[in-house]
Amino acid sequence: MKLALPETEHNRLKHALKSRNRRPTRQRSCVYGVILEKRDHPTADDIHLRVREKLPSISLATIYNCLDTLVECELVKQVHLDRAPTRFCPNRNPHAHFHCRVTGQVYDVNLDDERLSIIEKTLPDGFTADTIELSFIGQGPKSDTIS
Amino acid sequence: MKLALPETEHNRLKHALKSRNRRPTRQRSCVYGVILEKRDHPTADDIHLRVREKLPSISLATIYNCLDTLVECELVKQVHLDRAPTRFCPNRNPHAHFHCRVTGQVYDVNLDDERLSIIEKTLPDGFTADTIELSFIGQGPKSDTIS
DNA sequence: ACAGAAATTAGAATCATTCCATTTATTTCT
DNA sequence: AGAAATAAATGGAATGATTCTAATTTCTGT
Repeated sequence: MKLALPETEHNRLKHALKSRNRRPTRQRSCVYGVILEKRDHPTADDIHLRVREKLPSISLATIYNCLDTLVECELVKQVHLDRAPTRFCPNRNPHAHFHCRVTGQVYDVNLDDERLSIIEKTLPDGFTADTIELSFIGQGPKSDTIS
Repeated sequence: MKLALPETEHNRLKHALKSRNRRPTRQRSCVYGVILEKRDHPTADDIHLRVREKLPSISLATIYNCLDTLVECELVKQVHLDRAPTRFCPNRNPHAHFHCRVTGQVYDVNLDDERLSIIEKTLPDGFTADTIELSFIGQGPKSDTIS
């Protein structure tokens, strides 16, 4: 159980925060670390439990605050699936999500540039999107690896 | 302010309900009518207010029950945008949604078969989706008509 | 080290949605 | 048609994720 973030991610976080005049704190770093460590799309509550192992007194409100900041810094994305609690994802490439009805598991699905641009062209004139959310709901493979 | 549903929709509802052994009720018909009448992606609460004009004593719980039934019957779709209240949409063709940050308005965006199949092919082997949700967030046109 | 600003904290508040127990409406059976 | 059985509607309480608030602690620049 390491407390520190790997060098690259540590720098990424530091720079992202500085560029928005936000301060680096142990809590933010630790929340980011937990999200990077196990990429299973945890909820705020999951993250709270995991971060507590390192910072036992951290509050849930702080988890939410940190997550807001990380999202603002574009280091983390929110994933909204029906009415379930928001999940968080450190994958910064364009990607979609697949939600398995059977296991509840959420997978990242890579979106290549070509498909992305085809999807973007769906929009009629006059509409400009800065965010695209694509999710699939259905049945995943037995194994939980994604090719 | 009409109480009755147009003939076609009335039949659609009746058959959809019957095929799932659900009973036709005034409340269900009225909720469906309201959703068809003003296709502005209302929330359960919006729908409650509108239906009350016709059935003043209907409760919010019933609105939720009716909506569940209509969704189950595939007459209505739920639209989930970030953490905002669920919105409802009677468009039964494949389509995406555009959410304008400025006005808060939600638009339907038609999805042609070709694009749909390209999007479906994004999924790796072993994954089968029965539902696809695509939404765009950004800035809409000044006018609120969609070509 | 100090002042001022920003972040964290615990707990209360919010609000969409769901649950529950009761009443009412619809269907089925005779 | 009338009675029994079943499904739906109702109002209010409960839930649960998220946000807010006011007080305390931690950073950062000087």
